[in-house]
This record gives sequence, C-alpha cells and structure tokens, in this order.
Amino acid sequence: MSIAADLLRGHTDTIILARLMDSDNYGYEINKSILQRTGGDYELKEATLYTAFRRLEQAGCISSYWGDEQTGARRRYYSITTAGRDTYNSLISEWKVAKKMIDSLIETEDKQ
Amino acid sequence: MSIAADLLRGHTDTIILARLMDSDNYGYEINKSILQRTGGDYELKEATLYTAFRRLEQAGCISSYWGDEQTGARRRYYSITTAGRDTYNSLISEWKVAKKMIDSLIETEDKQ
DNA sequence: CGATATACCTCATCTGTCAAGGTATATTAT
DNA sequence: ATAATATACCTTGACAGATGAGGTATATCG
Repeated sequence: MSIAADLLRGHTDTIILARLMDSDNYGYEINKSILQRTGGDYELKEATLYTAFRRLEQAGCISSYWGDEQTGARRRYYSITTAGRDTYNSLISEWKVAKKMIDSLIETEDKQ
Repeated sequence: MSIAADLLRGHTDTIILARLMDSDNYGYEINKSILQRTGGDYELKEATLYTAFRRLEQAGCISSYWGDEQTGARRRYYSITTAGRDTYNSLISEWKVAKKMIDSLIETEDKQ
C-alpha cells in the first residue's frame, strides 16, 4: 500500500468519480470496491476519502443524501452531478496525456 | 503546463534521476531537456527543481560539484550515485505497477 | 545601456495525504 | 452477558511536495 501511494496521489478524485459514474454509492462501499479492484493491494485512507468527498461536493461534482436504512449504521450516499461527469471525462483525458508524458520523461537515452 | 501538473507530482525525482542516468548534467540544462522531450508542454518550476536536488542529494541519490566554466554563469553539476541508480530502477518498477493500478481504478463498469 | 538569456538560490504558502483520535450500531464468538 | 469484530461515519493536526515571488550574478544582443 505504501509503495504506490505517492504515485496515486492526485488521482483520488478521479478514482472516486469513476466509482460513481455507474450508480450512487456510499463511502465505505466505495473504498471496499477500490480494495477489490486492486486485488487487496490498495485502498484510500479514511481521512483521504472523506476529505475528497468534501472537496468534490464543494466543487459541485457530487451531491449527497442520507440512506434510509432501518438497521445498521447510517450511510451517506453520493451521487455524481452533470458537472462531475464533465470533470471525470476531463480527468481521464488528462491522465492519458500525463501517462505518455511521464513515460517519455522517465526513459533513459540509451535503450538496449 | 497547469493541466498535467497535479498528475506529474510525485514523479519529479524519477524524472530528474532519468536525466542523470546517461551523464552528469546541471539544473538549467536538465530542465531544458525536459521541456524539449515534452515538445514544450512541460518543465519543472525552478523551486520544484532545486527542492528536488536538495532532497535527492540528502538521500544519497545524487552528488554535486561546481563546473569549471571560465565564462558565463556558474553551473552546479549533478551525478547519480549507485544508490541513485537503484532508486531509479525501483521507481520505474513502481510506476509500471501504479500505471496499471490507476487504469483499473479509473475505469467505469460498463464499457461499450 | 537596457533587455534578454543563462544559471543559481531561498522563503512563505498552499494543497493533499494520513496518523490518530472519536462516535454509533449490528453481528459473532466466548 | 459481554467482548471482539465489522460496518459506517467524522475531525483535527502534522507533514511533505509543489510553487509563486523574490533574490543574486554573468554574458550577449540590439
């Protein structure tokens, strides 16, 4: 988890928005789905997760509402907004550019 | 430059070490080679560049010495150490892992 | 002789991450 | 019964990396 943590910095918002593109979801479950997708190798720290929710909501990318569970712990559900979908698409485009850029920058001159 | 800046955060050290793998070089020239490699799209901010040099030198990844120019501004050359080469190789490996991880995390469920 | 390019540097500030703490409910094991 | 674990939310303070803004000095070009 610590290995890749530095390199995933800056992708938190994209990762969360991606999980909300298909359907609304709540924090705990979003993080579990991230853990599952990475085969148990990575999940967001709770503080990072909730900080990102506040940031994304304030930016108008997501909205939230309390679930109506009759039993168990309460859940705050998040829903991606139209602006959030636009942001997500932009972030995906930026990632494609950044990926190529990084690849070209960390290569050495001589390849054998 | 501002678009991809957030996504390149965390790769500064790798980018600099890569430029030193082939030969010693000095700060200003390293940054120009980064600018050239990205077709003018990206270069490190000076403060970022020199902060990274300090960090890398303190970590034992690079060493520095003053050039013996008889004319023009003085140049501080940097040389990658054996430890720096090891670090570089590790960072490259981590990047390969992180790249796949990010790709799998920012995908949406339904692909058409 | 002023502007620009080369070449270095530091300090204060901002932002995102995260360790450490907290609350509350439900289930499972002892 | 009760202790432990899982679910589910939250905040605060500290830290690290990036950066804007400032500085110094030399050489060249118009």
